[in-house]
Amino acid sequence: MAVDREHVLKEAAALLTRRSTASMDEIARAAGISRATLHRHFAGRDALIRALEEHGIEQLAQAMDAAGLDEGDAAQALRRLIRTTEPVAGVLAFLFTENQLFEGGEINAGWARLDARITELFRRGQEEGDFRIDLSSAWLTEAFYGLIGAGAWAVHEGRVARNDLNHSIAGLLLGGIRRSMEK
Amino acid sequence: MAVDREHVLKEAAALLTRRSTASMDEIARAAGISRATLHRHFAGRDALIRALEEHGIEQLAQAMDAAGLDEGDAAQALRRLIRTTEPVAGVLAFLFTENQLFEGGEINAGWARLDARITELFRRGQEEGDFRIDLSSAWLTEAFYGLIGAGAWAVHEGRVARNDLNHSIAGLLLGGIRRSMEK
Amino acid sequence: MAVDREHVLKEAAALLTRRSTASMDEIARAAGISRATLHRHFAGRDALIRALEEHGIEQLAQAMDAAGLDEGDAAQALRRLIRTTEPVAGVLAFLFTENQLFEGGEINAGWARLDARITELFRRGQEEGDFRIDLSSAWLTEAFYGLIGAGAWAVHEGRVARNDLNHSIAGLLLGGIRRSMEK
Amino acid sequence: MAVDREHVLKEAAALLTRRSTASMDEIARAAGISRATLHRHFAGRDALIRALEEHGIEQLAQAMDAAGLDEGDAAQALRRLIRTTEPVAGVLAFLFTENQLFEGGEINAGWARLDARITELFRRGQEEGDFRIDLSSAWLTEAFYGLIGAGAWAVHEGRVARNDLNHSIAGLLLGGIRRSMEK
DNA sequence: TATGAATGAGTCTTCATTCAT
DNA sequence: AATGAATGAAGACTCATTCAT
Repeated sequence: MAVDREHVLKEAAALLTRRSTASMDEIARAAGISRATLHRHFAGRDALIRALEEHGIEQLAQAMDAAGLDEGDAAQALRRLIRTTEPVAGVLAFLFTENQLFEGGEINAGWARLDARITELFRRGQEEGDFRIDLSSAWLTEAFYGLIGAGAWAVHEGRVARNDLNHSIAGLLLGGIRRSMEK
Repeated sequence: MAVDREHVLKEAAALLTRRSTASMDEIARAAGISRATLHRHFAGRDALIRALEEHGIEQLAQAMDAAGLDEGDAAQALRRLIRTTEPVAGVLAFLFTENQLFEGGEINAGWARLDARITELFRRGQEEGDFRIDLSSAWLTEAFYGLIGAGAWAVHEGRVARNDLNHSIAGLLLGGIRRSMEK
Repeated sequence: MAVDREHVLKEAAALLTRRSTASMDEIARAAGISRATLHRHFAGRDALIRALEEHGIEQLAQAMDAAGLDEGDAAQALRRLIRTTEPVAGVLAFLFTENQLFEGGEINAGWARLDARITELFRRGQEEGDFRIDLSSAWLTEAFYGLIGAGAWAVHEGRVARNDLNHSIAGLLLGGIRRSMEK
Repeated sequence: MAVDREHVLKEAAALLTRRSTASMDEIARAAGISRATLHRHFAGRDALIRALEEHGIEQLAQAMDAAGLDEGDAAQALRRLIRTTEPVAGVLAFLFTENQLFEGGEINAGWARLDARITELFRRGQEEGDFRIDLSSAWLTEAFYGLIGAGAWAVHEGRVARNDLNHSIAGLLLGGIRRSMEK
């Protein structure tokens, strides 16, 4: 019964998304293996988190690829990005919280590349005249993550229907709250 | 040298905002007292977190009071709320993360009252025709928290200037990213 | 080097009999294992005491079985009981002291069953005309424990020779201090 | 409101008799004073226990004086001793348990003097031909304490009526369990 | 390779005791 | 003299990690 890393990672992500403080023991049990075996797969807790991070980065990268950020107008690309990113939202939220902890520790460079791609999308929208330019693309990127996280949480808490999520996030992010004539 | 609860709470909030896993020892040292004394003030770690929660709730309530949510048009009230809430953002972010942990435990009822006030503001805006009605006020409330948190983090990370924060949040929340005629 | 519960229990009993306040650390060292391992075997100090109690109950039950309480005349059965109980006396004394502490907590039902067996022995002796009937069997049971405990202590303190113990307890319990004709 | 030592000692004895592990805080509260004040009266926990010991010794000595151990025949003197000792039984039981803890520590010499008086009583009974001589007076002394303790406990647990106690102890101690002609 | 068993390190908590008012 | 406040020392407990089978 070869228990592959992939399986363990998936279970770990699912568990940690719910209980960010889950112990190695809980994680091992969730993955159906013993603590010792978990340690054979991942040198330690840190290593596991790092692996999860790599995994999350990869998933987010795939979501971006799937969204086709460079195609069509920026607003449409953003909508697609929101849709493809949604499934990863939980893990992302966990990893962000976790990253806060590595106070001094340098953050995985992978994030920077992903951030850059999103930032680039916002910049393109600004250059093409679709997006306002008084909000920095760096802030928009941060806000994007914030709303994705808030959305995942709202669904989890039953405050927003899963089917409404894309519209809720995209609608707010693109158009804001205020009612306006042309929309 | 009477060290009052207030002081300890403030220091604890400041520290936990940065390192959410800070030990009781670290907290005690940050407050300039011994571990034992910290335990004299707060029966245990849980009690401390609870107290912090009460404090956070109170601070947020004061922020709302100061904002005068019922006065003027809803958009202006929201702007004021963002401004008065900003100083509390860090603690709020910590408490939200922490609340996720109390899986089964019921959440302090105080939050519900505060949520209701914010939700009410959004509803008023919708009723007065200022805010769009295709986004539920519950979601808007959640999004509000998400952006406040994202903003605090962005400032902390140096991606947004503290002085730009209010405009960044309010601008995005009210108007969205998309450029439009009347703005 | 599998250290089984049995071994740990035996060492714990031996130590606690001497120093009823021994710390988990001392107990662990006495058993030749680390504190953490001790905690792996017994969830906590309470659990350890409970296990010790079960063990003590079992030992006393075996002592009773070995004594054959129902056979022969009651006085002889009592003599046998004293002899077979003696080795357990130390642990019993410790557990009694400990039980006093569980003020509110209900006492392990096992004791009641054992008490009943001893009480029954005294009652039999009374019914068969061997034991006096002006002393309740409940009191005789209590007195039995008291003398067993006093005996263990007297030996421990060097006031009574181990070889004299059975005679000392049985002689006193059965015949009392006063010299009498027929004895 | 001059809180005298006497009062504190009495309360401490009463409390410790019930909960032998009561903390200084509990003791202080039982005596109606603050922990700090308790420490002003007794240098520390040890000092308090020592004082309690002195007090217990004194009480037992008075009980012996009141019993008039040298008067009349030994059996009658013993009956009187049991009666006068009974009120002190609880504290004595506590102090014995406590003494077990001072493993190496030398035991208060006062006890020795009291033990000697009791032992002397038994010896007198043996010399006068009233008490059997096959049980050492040292053991009888120990047994006396054991039965006094068992009696206090039996009353506390509701297994023996307070009014029956003297008869129960004296009857068993003097005559034993076995029915005999001349009694 | 997989795991039950064992453990070192670190955290929380309590208690007796001291200090400053 | 009395006490609220503060603390050092010590114990219980948990967890990530290693070892031996």
